[in-house]
Amino acid sequence: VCYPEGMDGGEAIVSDLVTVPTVEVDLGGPLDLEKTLECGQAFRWKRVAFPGRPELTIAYLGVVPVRPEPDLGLVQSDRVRQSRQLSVVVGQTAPATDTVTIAYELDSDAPLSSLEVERAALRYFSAEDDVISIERELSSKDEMMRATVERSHGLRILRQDPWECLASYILSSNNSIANISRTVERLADCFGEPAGMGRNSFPAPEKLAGGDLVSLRRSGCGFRDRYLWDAAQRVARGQIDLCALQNLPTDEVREELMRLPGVGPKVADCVLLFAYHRLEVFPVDVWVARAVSRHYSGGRTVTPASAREEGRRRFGRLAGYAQEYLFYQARAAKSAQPSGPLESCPMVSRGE
DNA sequence: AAACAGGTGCTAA
DNA sequence: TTAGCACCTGTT
Repeated sequence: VCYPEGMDGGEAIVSDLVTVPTVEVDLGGPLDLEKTLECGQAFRWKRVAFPGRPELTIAYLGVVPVRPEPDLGLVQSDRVRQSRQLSVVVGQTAPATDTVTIAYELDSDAPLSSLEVERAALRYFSAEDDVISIERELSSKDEMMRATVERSHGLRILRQDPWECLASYILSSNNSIANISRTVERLADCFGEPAGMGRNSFPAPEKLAGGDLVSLRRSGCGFRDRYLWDAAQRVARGQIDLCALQNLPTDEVREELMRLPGVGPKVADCVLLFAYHRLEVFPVDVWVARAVSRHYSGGRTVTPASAREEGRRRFGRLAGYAQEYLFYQARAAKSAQPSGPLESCPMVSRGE
């Protein structure tokens, strides 16, 4: 039985982990689950605790895409393109190990082999990225980056589902990570399909397109409701083919994405980085803009456009990793401020 | 309770 | 091209 981290005696999420299958996956390089899943690139991971399970000392519950076996010959048009979504618990014994343990629930309707789950994990966690080399190369750029990389050891850029990533980042504009997570979760509860372990898949574009603006607004989309609805509509109608974008050059993918409502330079670059794995892009939000201003522009405030140029110029094909390290460090520094969240320190209010 | 955080779309310089 | 503003939800 597992509990949400920090909630004593909270409601059990996974009632009986003993009976679910597990597979150990070797990524061939370090993965720090906490940094990777809580840095803000993905929105659906929840920390969970399994007392007495050393292989799950650090564990997260989330929903990952599982692609169908390529060699099964299923040519049913849409089936092939659409990946399934599966709830999993991913755990490790200590930060930044090379291997993780994946626990998943068997679905009798559509059983999965442990090999398929392993392949999904290798893909989702970008096992092909040689993070040791990436960290070494970026460390050599300058002293500030060296220290930043050191703090970010084991942070990996994920390979997320393009539609979920696009939709999530449309919601991210002028919004906080906590809000985005809440909204994504409500959308899944409202429009998604059961994915095991009590959680739902991120809703297919057809599902969101078939919904109404009022339910999107109620889910917490805010003024972005019409952006999301419109984007879902265009994806569902095939006016933009997110699978086909996989094979286009980065600039063209960016151009296509930015035709969608609610998708500007930042959101397009995030989708390029976190779904299409274009490691040469450098998404610029306020945090990264501040970091570039402070460290690479002599303290002078830079525009997002020039910060983006500077990032790509300095870090080239690894700009995406450099950006994540800078972002992770900036936010870690922020939450360490005295005004940051101090949950163990109850607020004392006057006049009660 | 009012101030603030956070990208994009739109309009006006 | 770019500066300035509105947009919604939640936290401090």
